[in-house]
Amino acid sequence: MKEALVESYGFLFEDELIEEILSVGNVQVIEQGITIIEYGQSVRFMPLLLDGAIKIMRQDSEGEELLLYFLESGDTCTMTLTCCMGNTKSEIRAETEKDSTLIIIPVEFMSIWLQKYDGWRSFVFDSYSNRFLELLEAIDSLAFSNMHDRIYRYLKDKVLVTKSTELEVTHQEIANDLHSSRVVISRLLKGLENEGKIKISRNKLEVLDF
DNA sequence: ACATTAAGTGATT
DNA sequence: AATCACTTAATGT
Repeated sequence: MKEALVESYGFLFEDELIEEILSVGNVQVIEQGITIIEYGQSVRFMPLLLDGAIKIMRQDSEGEELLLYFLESGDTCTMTLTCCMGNTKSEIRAETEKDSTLIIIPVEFMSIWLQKYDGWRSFVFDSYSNRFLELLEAIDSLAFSNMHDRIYRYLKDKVLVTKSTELEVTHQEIANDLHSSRVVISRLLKGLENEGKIKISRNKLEVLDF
């Protein structure tokens, strides 16, 4: 397990920090499709993603959801950082996008390590700025792109995150993530297929032009 | 063979 | 781009 931690975080974290994470952290393997953090939940732990991917969703007042971005190995959920520090409730939902390995850290170490390790401090700041950038991208995509481009971006993102060009998704699920309707997605996917960018089959689709 | 669920289509706003 | 109403196709029992 240490190798995975070093591979994902070693470039930032001091050796002592790695050791400390290993001694206080709790490694968990979580299968795909599990909600790790729910709206309104106060988060008492901090997950470091070792392997897999997590999708971060936002929900409006009517319960409609929208995908904000994906987390990959080496990432942590920034919401937990704000939650843990300020003791506020989660504004987002986090769900495993594929089978994932997490290392769970009790919150109290968050602030202790901030003072103790430069690597941890850099990590926290980098996380904030990276997540902020991803949020901007999500806004750009929403505000300035048509659905056609959004879908294509979404699919390419998913390929990166799952490390496979074969995506097991239904049109309905895509519609949910992009906050659109199944019919619209089906039509636009058809368009992408005609452009030769993807190949569609039932419950599955392959991204060709990547 | 039948029911269920995913995906395709035309028309309308 | 969304919604409706309907069809067609694939899959499980």
